[in-house]
Amino acid sequence: MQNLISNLKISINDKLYVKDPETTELGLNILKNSILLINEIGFESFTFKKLGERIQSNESSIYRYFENKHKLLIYLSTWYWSWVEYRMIFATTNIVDPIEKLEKAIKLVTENILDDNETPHINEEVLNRIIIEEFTKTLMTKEIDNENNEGFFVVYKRVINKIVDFIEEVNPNYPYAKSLASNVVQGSLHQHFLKNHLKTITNLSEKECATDFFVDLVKKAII
Amino acid sequence: MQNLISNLKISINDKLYVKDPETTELGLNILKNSILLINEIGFESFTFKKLGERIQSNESSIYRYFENKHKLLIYLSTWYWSWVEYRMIFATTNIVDPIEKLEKAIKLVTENILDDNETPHINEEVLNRIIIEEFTKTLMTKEIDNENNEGFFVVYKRVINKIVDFIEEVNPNYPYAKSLASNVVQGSLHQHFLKNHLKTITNLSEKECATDFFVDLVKKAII
DNA sequence: CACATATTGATAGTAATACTATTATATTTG
DNA sequence: CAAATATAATAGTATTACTATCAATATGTG
Repeated sequence: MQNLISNLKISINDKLYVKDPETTELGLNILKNSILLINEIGFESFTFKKLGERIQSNESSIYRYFENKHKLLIYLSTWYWSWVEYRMIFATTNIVDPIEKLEKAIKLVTENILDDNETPHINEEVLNRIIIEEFTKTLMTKEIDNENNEGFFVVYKRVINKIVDFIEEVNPNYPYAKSLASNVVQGSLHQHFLKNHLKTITNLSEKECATDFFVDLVKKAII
Repeated sequence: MQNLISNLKISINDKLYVKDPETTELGLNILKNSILLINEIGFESFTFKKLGERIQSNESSIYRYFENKHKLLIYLSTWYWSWVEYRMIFATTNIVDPIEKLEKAIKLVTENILDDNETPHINEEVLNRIIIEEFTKTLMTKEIDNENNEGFFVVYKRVINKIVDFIEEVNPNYPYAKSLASNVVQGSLHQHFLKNHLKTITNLSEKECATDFFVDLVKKAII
């Protein structure tokens, strides 16, 4: 598994960048440090100027890779969901029992994420934190319908539809498979957010993940 | 019910405004038109300058009511959740059967909202659209912990905790009452968002509401 | 090795945003 | 009628989100 993952080149919709950041030192540096900086100061305060200062490069050089910080965030999200998708395919392919397969898939989108050390320029643990805190902002803009048409969210939707397939394998008659799957994926991010900030409205404790809650919920809903 | 609602003065944390907008013509105008304008152009593009032009007033006058547009959005959200809370209390007080009561509460946070014509300066239908598209932005900032300490989100949490109480009345042994309740409230907003923009990952159709899905989900989870 | 090309860095400049401050004017109230 | 209050108008600042230009450097090719 280690080798397979390290050989994985995650390919991303080329409308999301001006110049492919994975092809140069500077590009990889932009990816690595944008994740760290967004995590530190939050997406609203994050600017290309600050990122330039941090990596000892220039604002104008960063603009040669990404049109704006919004596209960069969608790029990072797409990278994240591709990574999740890859791990989901890998973790479920050899499982025969549909329930076990579904459980595994839910586990993957609800568990706590640790850096896997396979991609030196992407710290998955920190990226996961960004996804928890910032991902909805990539969706909730007036541009969503155009951007959706351009395919900016296909990977995210593919992850959800994979879970839809697993749900339907367990129970083809459950009438809300899509809503349930999108609820698990998005709801899990939200439960992690709540455990970090609004602890009184979640049952998750500090280091806990959302797996138990969602596995229980999905099983009761469809079995 | 009509009369009771029209007599209701929704009172809002006074740290959210500089000067209470409900006390003057201009203030009411700011509330009314900020809702309409945010709905039209989205929260990112919304500025006090544009709002001033729309209501034939001045940017600087609006700043005398609200420190910035972020606080205004929290104000509007608080108004919304107070309105939901009020309707929830009203709709559930005389119900004896715990299951029926819970169902009623879920219905209130998942149904489609229509303007109730009781508050001339607030169009609830449009406000609900703003909550669907923009509410998470009030939470997902680097200020959340400070703002939470200042009590900016108490009403939202109270609505969720009301549902927690109803869940526990039905089944005091269900271990995830808080997560389930927050999942219903936030997840319902998200399903409405998806039916408007990412239709392929929700079962809700254009005019449908999220009630059936969530009532079914909660019942199966706890009964 | 020389030349062409691509890449990055540095600087400057623009329009818009998110405010703050000041002053003038209109309205209310005691 | 005077004083206080609310609003409008104008100007000004720092920051953001870019775009454009040009110089410096590195790389590849013939």
